[in-house]
Amino acid sequence: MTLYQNLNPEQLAAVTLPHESALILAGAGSGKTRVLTTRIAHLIQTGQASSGSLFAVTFTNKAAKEMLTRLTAMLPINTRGMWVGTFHGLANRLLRAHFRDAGLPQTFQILDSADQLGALKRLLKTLNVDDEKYPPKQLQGFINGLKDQGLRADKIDAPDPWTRKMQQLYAAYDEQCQREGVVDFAELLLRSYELLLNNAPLREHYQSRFKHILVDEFQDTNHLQYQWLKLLAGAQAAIFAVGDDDQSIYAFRGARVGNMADFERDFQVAKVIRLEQNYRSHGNILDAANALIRNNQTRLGKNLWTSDHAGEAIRVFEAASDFEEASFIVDEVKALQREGVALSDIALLYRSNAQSRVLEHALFNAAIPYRVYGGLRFFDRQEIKHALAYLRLIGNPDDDGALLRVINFPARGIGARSLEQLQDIARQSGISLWQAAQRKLLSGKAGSSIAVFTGLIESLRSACADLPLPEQVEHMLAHSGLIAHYEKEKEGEDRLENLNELINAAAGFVLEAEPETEMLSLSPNSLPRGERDADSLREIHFTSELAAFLAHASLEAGEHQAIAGADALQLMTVHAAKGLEFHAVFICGLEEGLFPHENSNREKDGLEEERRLMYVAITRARRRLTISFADTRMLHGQLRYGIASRFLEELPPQLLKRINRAVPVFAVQPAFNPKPRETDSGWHIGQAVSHAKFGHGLIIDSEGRGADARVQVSFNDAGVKWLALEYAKLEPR
DNA sequence: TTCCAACTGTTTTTT
DNA sequence: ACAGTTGGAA
Repeated sequence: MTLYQNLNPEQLAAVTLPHESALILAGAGSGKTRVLTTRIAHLIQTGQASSGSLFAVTFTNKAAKEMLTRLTAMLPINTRGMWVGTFHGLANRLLRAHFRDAGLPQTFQILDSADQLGALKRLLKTLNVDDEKYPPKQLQGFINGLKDQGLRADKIDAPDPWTRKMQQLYAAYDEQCQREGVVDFAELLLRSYELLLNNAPLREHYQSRFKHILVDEFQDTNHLQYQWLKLLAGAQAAIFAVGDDDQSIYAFRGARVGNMADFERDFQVAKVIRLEQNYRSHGNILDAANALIRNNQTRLGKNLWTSDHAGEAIRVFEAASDFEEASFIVDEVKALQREGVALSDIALLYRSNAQSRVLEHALFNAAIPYRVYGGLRFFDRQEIKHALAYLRLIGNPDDDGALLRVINFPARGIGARSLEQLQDIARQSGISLWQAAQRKLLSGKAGSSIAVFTGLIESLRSACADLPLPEQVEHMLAHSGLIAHYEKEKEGEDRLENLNELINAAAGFVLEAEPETEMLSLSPNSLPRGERDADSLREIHFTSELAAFLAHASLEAGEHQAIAGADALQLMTVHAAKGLEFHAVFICGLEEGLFPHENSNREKDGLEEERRLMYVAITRARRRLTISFADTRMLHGQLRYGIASRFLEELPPQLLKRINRAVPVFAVQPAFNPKPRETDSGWHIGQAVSHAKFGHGLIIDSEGRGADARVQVSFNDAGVKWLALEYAKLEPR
């Protein structure tokens, strides 16, 4: 049968396992996703499962999407209504369907990390807590760490006064969120876990429904996610878990590899299936990866092999500086291009984002197109955050975080003083800022600017009630003053474009079919349909569509950046590269302190995680792997001397080839390239000029065009200055 | 309210 | 080095 064609014996065994819980230890490049999707197809095709009894969970939206795409290619099934998604996405779905039972408002909103941090800062302020003694970031880590373990504030041991205070703040934060109708990422999971735990009819309903639970990247699950899965799996359910302990690189955010061993025990896994044949890399690359990872003590044990030949040696380059490292990589990339390798099939991997700058600079000067992954995401942009805050207020005016973001943006004369008054009222009466504003209006003491703001939100709210989603967004943008504000701002064009893109995103967003509407009647305290009049039904529809769109914005923040464009070199951190593969891979910055990172030895088993990270990096390469390190590097504005990473020494020397450049080191150009370059204004970089007041100098940079054009001039005596070409009388010399 | 200078904290990151 | 934030002055 075509479904099973080209599967190796282990893959076939995994795909056709009987109905029992199973653990598949799938090495890098061993066809993990293929096994997972073929297993689903197998279950459906043999009649063991209907699409409604399947529950498949991944970590990233990308992986979930990939699974659905492959599945529809294999089987003619309707994936709508199937429970396939990320942990957070599925938890969100559960909570939306049972918001009453979960104790949430229907329009509850999701806080991303930045929103959460903002909420915590606000909390500390209202409680008058010293944020130097209790840093918001630390509090955030404290709370999320505990939630990831399934622990509420009242369930923790606080042996010392400091921890007791943190515990108090945790409780206060949860109260604040509840009051405002918002949940953070960890709360999505914890809340849905508690929902199932405390609501027996609901739990039993889902337990009897989901007979087949499939989990991708199982090594990345945290304690709570595992508990969640255990709760969801009823007596007749089988969990099909796929993972690779050697690729566990998220311990720092709570991932617990120990879940794999617990799973074997808790679910009486009869035998673990190992997928060890690699279909991706040449032999030398695999041998290097295997040799490296053997240095880790805590492993389940696994050795990748390939029937492919050894291939090229792994290239190792020692650079005098980070600049030289970058220029070496540029040369190598050009050579690969000449060999006919597409730029999109070449990856430049680094340990930390800060390293990309030097590389980008060199690539830019060499005119090599490149794309950096993991930069600022679409939904993280300031203007988008502002727009979303208005939308959130339309859905739920009690959302203090959203209100604070836009109450004076664009500026409408509500300063710190009036805000403080509002916050006082809110604190004293335990109400939201929105309610405080209304109370103040009633008492007749509010400034007119506050009336303008509440009036604006009210009018947006009523205007949007009758509009389809994209027009709600459009209306909000036009009437909130956001568009007008960015039209005035001189560099606001990009922002306006992004705001327009938000309308497109809304137009492209289709409300997911609610397969669980019938479940609403299960909850005893849900409102019977008869009690809702037509108006409130319509209202509920518009708010829930909006709420779903906003949830989508929080949960899939990264998806919008993936615009497939022209052929470009791929730059990303090693973390971001997991799951991807390339013809050629460069791993740079292989220095002690950088990779492994110096902070890693502070954490327990930190070094082993760094080694797994290096293992992930190596196994991304299909054919050519180049590793480089630099003797000196600029770090935090200081020159640092480095030595080669211990990981280099853990690679078998016979697999390595030290290479030297054809170009002598002294020929390497420094960062500044003095070659003349035309600016938009007709002046060019490197041009000698003179100025009536500052004397002679050289143009070293330029920006803007037309009336805004400016050039940066390095004067012999007067130093470096930016000059507006419209005013400064520059003379060519 | 707005602007600029001083200060700070810089591992990885998805949701 | 550098970006983001905060505090004080205008």
